[in-house]
Amino acid sequence: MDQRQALAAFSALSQETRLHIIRMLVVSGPDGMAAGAIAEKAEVSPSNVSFHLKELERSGLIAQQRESRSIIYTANYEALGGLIRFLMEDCCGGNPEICAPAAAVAACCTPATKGELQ
Amino acid sequence: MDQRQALAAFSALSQETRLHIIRMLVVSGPDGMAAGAIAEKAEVSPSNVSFHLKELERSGLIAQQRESRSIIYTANYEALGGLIRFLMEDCCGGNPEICAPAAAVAACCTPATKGELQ
DNA sequence: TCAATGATTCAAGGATTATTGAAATATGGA
DNA sequence: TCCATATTTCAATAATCCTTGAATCATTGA
Repeated sequence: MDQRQALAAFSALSQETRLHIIRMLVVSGPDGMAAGAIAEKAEVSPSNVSFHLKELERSGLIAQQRESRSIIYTANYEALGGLIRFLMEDCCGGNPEICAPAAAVAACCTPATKGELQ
Repeated sequence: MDQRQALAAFSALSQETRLHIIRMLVVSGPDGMAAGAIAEKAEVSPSNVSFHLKELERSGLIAQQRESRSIIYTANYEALGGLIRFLMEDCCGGNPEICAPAAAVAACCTPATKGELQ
């Protein structure tokens, strides 16, 4: 993730509806959600959700794929991880005072997955 | 860090000049930098840097303090750490696939500081 | 007090982004 | 083919953000 992508990602996440959508897609995992389902759950109009989904896709944080009549959106885990990494490394220079709280979170979610990641 | 603050922080970081400023302030540490020095190094006009500094301060990512004629700006390490934490926990639900790359960064910057943090 | 320095504020303009509803596109089934 | 469903695109408007230069404010030293 370079600065250009990071700027786009920050921009994408700086809007309430879009942050909400990202959250829903992370929770829904690899199955993702159809545009209509996202619109319904986020309580926004179809055309408005379409606008924000396009914005999120442009930033690389989500991906789409057609499934019959629906278009399924999924979170791009790699991009989200890359953004966190950018924030810690490139932006904050790996500064321990900044990264320590993040390390605490990482410590409490990664041990349980030992072996689950290749 | 709640969602409101996170949205403000993402918005603050989504602008090239401001991201540049944050980087400089993280590097400059607790000494911070005067507004004029920031403007010079970032190559923007005084009034423009003032606009972006106000925006960054509003988001809580930096703080200011007057020092004689100068106004010194410093990065708010706690807020930056809080934002990374928000991204990992609240936004991404501590999802291991997303947090793993961040954990790798954390692992390579925190051991060296053992004991340096209270 | 006066001038110089460092910085902010303000107003105007331009640029980008968000919202809305209507129209268009794509897919699948009768 | 025709219709219904799922979604996007488009145009218009509203809202927000960025930039610029002139004016203002705060501090210091002569």
